[in-house]
Amino acid sequence: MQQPTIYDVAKKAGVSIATVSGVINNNGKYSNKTKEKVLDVMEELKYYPSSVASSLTAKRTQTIGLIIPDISSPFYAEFARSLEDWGDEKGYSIIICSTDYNEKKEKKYVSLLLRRRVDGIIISSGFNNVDLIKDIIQQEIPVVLVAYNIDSLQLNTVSVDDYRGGYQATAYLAELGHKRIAIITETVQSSAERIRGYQNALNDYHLIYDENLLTESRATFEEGEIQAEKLLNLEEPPTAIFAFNDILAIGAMRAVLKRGLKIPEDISIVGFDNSVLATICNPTLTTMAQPLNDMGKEAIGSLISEIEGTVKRKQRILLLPELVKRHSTGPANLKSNKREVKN
Amino acid sequence: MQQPTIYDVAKKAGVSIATVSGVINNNGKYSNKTKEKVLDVMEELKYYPSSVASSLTAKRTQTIGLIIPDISSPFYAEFARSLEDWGDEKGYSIIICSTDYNEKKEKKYVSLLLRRRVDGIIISSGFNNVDLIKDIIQQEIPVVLVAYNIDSLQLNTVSVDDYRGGYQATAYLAELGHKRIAIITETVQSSAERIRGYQNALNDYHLIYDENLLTESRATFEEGEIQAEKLLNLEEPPTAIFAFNDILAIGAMRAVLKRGLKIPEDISIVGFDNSVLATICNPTLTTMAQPLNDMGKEAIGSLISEIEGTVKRKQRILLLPELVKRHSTGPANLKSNKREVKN
DNA sequence: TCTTGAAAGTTAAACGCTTTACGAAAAAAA
DNA sequence: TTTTTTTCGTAAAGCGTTTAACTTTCAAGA
Repeated sequence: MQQPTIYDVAKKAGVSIATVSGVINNNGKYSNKTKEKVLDVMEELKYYPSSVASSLTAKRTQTIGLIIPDISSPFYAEFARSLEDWGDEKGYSIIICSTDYNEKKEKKYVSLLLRRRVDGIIISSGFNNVDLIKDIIQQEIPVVLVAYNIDSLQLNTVSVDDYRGGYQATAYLAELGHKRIAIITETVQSSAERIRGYQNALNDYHLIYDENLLTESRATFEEGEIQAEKLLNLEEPPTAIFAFNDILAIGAMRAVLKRGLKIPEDISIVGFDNSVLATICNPTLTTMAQPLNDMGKEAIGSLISEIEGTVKRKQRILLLPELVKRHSTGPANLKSNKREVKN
Repeated sequence: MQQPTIYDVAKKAGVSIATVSGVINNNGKYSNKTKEKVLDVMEELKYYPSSVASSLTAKRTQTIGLIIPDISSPFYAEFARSLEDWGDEKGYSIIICSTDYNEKKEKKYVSLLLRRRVDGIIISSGFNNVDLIKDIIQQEIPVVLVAYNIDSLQLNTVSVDDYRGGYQATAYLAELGHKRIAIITETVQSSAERIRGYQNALNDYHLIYDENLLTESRATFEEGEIQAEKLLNLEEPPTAIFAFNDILAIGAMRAVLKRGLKIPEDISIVGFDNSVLATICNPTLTTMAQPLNDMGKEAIGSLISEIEGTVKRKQRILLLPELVKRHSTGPANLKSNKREVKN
């Protein structure tokens, strides 16, 4: 026999399929005797109820789509893991879609998830095509944005306080005596707030804001390295580099070490994310930790409350990043600051 | 209106639902005029065919289950990404299940995948409960094992040649002049063959096999560190450590560096996997690369050919690992070899 | 002119569940 | 005993597709 169906169970147990269904879903009103009988037969037949059939009637697939740039990147992998765990706890499975920042893939995957009738979709920063999100909303599929915000759309959102992240990292470097603090920003949305935090921190510590110290790049080791090289080649190079994610920070480290400079004696480096990479590199990386596990929990919670309609108002959840001090930062080496800072 | 169905499309296009279905799936025999009309209406209504409904009739979900220890671990994340890409190319989505080596989770997830009627399941090493695999087979769901073999079961398999991996890494160290080469094995199946390779290489290079140099542990940084410490505390410590995955290798590095020893001057270290970690740590890690992308491709290919019944015989695919030389290995420092080797 | 066959569609059943409305039997109340 | 509840179940419709079998139309061949 092929996979047994509810009919096989019903027949063998001598009851109707409604009864079997009722027992499976524990919809009260069946005698213990019947329940046991049914359960026994299910066991005996190795019957696994088909969730595709039940999804069809229940109009719920208990599945969530996750759209991220790349599951193989440690930060996203850790986030996905958190979602998997929290989702599982609530009875949801996750389908992961890696877009590589590519609009074609975005489109393909959105369409896929819609056809699969996922109950909700979690989209992280790095997603480009806003119109696709509108398509999702039009189909009345709940969406939660993570580390990502779209002003024109009213959506549930979970993010880290990027402004504070930018501010804290910068302030920390300033307190270590660094006067020329460079940043390597990422070409994603969260960068803007981090830059604002950076600028305000500079201001509060009476440091000048020098546009030459601001670079932007895609999140790869190579790009981080290239950008750091540019910074080091400046007439007045920075003594500290704040990279907007750990990958870029590690790329920057490479550039610094390649020149024979020491970290943190000559150059301090701060990353962002606190992915596993930060603990592996040498020296270990001081970085702004994103509370990934909490983000996962909130994202799932937010999404499910929208799916189940328990909360009507959209919510913006803002979590606090935290500075994790490791060995890539230290007091500024003042000798190398050729010129003094105005103000 | 809620999500439009095939009826809505049919009605608006003035055709039967069978026609709409036919056009969607490109089942010949419809005039261009009709096709266009239907396509237009689909577009206009933003109609996304429900794959849950079609799965019910077609008895295919176009979904593959992946069971691994932990998606947040770089090696598995990279592998999952490869599967995602190859699967997508063939029209399959992946549901990832992280078991944490925990039999309860294994059971839960197997049951989940069976209920979801996935078309096939890919199971990696680190899976413990063989009986569960039998349950899967009994349901006639194709299974492919990756880096994992179960003698009692005749299954499709994709692995790396662990024997050669163990041999090559050891031989490389031996050629660098190391006499006392320790190994930190992992508590998974693939270890056995790697150990055999290690032993044979020792033999071929006329080195003694010392049981004290063989340790075993779970794959965490901490465990790697602990095991390496033990090795370094030996009366005759090794001059080279070959760890059976990059995580363990990096843990070992920590222990070595913590003692003030230098890598590779005092101790050489070789890992296994060639995950992203190997390029991040400092010094960068010499490691046996597993051809993850090929493994993903072969696993998907093997699984799909079984799903579609194109290939009847089970196949064992064996891929070759490759030594990637980086900066964690160097010539043996002979001074530190107190005692000479017999033979 | 009549027959055949291909082309273009349609009808209706099936897929494996959930759920609503309803019925019979048993228990409780009168 | 009769009536009313409660308990335990069942029948049947519906979810949105696919598909096998069938019908209609029309051009071509005999």
